[in-house]
Amino acid sequence: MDRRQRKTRNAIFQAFSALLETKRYSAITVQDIIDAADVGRSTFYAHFDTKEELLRAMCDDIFEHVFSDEVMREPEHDFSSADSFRDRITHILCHLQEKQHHIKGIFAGECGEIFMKYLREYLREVFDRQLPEDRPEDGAIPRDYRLNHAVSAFAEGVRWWFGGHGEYTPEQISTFFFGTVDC
Amino acid sequence: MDRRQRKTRNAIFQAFSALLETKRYSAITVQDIIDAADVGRSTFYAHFDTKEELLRAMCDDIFEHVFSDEVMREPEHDFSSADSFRDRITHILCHLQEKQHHIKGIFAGECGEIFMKYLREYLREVFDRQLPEDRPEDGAIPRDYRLNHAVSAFAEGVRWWFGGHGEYTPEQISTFFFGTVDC
DNA sequence: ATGGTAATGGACATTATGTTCCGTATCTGA
DNA sequence: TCAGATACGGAACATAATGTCCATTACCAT
Repeated sequence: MDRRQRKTRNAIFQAFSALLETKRYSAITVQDIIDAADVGRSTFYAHFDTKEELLRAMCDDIFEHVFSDEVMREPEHDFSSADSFRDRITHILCHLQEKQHHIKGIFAGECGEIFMKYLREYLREVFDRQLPEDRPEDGAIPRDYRLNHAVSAFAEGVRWWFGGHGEYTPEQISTFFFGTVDC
Repeated sequence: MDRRQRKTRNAIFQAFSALLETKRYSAITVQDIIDAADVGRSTFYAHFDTKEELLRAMCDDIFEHVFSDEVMREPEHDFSSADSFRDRITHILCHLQEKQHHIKGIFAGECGEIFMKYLREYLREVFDRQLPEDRPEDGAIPRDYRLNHAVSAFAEGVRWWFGGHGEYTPEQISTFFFGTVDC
């Protein structure tokens, strides 16, 4: 990737992130962004078609970092043991915490809902590997329901964490989750 | 309320609801709405300040119906017994199902996230009465975390239900939830 | 019925959007 | 080092949406 591209892309991310802490997402115009980033109008549109795509790109940037563990890529890892799954979850929480400065701005506004949607998509993959198959004692509860249940509860737990409960450590949040979830 | 007001308000709701099934929420303009509802521009703004407020009003309309049970209003009812709580939840699910035609349009678009937010607010009140106080065996898990966990899991369960799993009855969804949640 | 009240419709200025152009600055490969 | 390629900046543009204004009309209560 061209250094010039990286520079402007970064400037736009930076500006957008800063703007999100001062005003609502839908109130932010492309004009605001290019003013803050100090780039030309055409430059912005050369990088992103819309404001929504910019947000999507920022989220992807964050998730790329949070979920791109070597441990995740390697298929030989065994995620069926509860311990390694718990480690993985704690790991994700740690990475999220590292990026908290970027995330908090996103969560603050109404676009937190959009961030959550993407987060759930990524989490679903992780949880899908872990969730046990249907057992007789689960009765008629569909596996897909249980998967959705666990993913949603965890994702909203993250939002709860960032929304005024930042005093807890990733390990504690992990403990809260595994102490409450039933999967 | 003036009959004229009711009429226009209804026409706008109707038009907006219909539009939501054909295009994305953010792609819908005020112009689209007043064209479809066949009302004047100033009429729209006399009723709602923004498109967002219209959505909020529509959601409130729905929730007014879903949550306005006499059983909820009367404080003498005892929600501490698990059975009555389960009845209450099933009741809510039934009411949601009645309104499914309106809700499905909202869920379809990106404004589903906004609907979910309001839904969680209403649910939080209901769950708050039910969730037991912190018990020793819960260890250090904050009550607020458990509350958020249960509310989120249930709300997302509703979305799951409306998003392609409409074949289940309210009673079944209720069973799924109480079979999975741990509160 | 009638006067007051409030909804209505259409016109308006304002603002944001997304595109296009061209000159300039920067990068890359030979 | 040089030349071709690529990204940037700035300005101007047509288009479209926004929110406000005011005169008109329909409704409501007395």
